[in-house]
Amino acid sequence: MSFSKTLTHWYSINKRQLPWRQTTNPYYIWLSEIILQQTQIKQGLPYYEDFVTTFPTVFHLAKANEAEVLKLWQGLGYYSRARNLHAAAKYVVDELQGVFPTNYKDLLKLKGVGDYTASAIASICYNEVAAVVDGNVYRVLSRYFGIYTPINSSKGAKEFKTLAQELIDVKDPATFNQAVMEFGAIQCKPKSPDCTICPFNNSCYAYSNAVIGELPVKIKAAKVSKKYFNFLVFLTPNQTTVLEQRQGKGIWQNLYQFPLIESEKGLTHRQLQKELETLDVLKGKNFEVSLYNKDEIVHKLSHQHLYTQFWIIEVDFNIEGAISVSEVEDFPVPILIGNFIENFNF
DNA sequence: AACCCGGGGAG
DNA sequence: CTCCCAGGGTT
Repeated sequence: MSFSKTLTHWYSINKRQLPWRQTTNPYYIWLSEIILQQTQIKQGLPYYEDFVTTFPTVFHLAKANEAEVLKLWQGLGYYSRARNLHAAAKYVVDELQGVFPTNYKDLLKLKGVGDYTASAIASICYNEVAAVVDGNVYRVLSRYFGIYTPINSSKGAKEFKTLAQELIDVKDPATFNQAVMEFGAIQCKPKSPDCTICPFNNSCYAYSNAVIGELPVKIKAAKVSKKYFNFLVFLTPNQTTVLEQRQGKGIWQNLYQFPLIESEKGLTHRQLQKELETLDVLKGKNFEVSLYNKDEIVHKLSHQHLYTQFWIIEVDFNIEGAISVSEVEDFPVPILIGNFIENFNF
């Protein structure tokens, strides 16, 4: 039996029922694929439901404000996905009369759609023979064929893409693509897969040679850096506080936050007091500072750990541009801020 | 080719 | 703790 036949047979028996498997409408497939980038199904599923309900068509999505889209995305991470999603929706509506591109090459022109996503949509919606290569595919192929090329190298990317393109069932690329990924997610799991029930256990290189744990090979990432964040939660007499929109290129672009003082190390009450005295809003004014969280809240990202303190600053004057505390929860914020807002009783 | 971008869950 | 996730954009 061929690799493809064994795989798709396994898939026909073991696949999960998921909402985006009930359709080939490119809008829904695209939505699901963007949401599922670097995101597990369990985490992404509720967001998919929310987006489909709130924006039932690409026209609804295109018509929304970016902040609304970011708000719905809040907590999923990699917020450039949400910004690109919105931009691509506007592009499809404004330039393509609301009709999605119908092939790999044109799908690539959408913001946020790269090789993987274009291949997924082209194969699932239009039966184009375009092999997908994601984390699951890397794992399945590296183990089955015994490939030690690092998957996060350009050489590895090419090698696995070529191999997947050779293996794909040209008669049913949609099923093949989804089958490899589902197989990687359910059977050929990253850790301690049950190879005794695997349909490939008589031909898999890694199983035969007892090297499941060594594959796939990945180049180690650099060590995580530490950052120290001090958020300033102002409280004014008229029940307002200050939120700023993050500008520029970095993390959490276009999301909102409390005014931030970044420091080399965790600040003491005294050190923060000194910093505050240099701020224009507080110069020569009365204010009272208290630390909300005694222990630093550590927010862990892939490459940095954010040691965070929230400082409550009560002032006896009103601040221009401040917003009512009752509206705070309407703004899209990083989950680090969102958790604080939820716990803090304004 | 290297680096940046979140957050959650499994083991 | 460490590792992984149905990746893409920018430089």
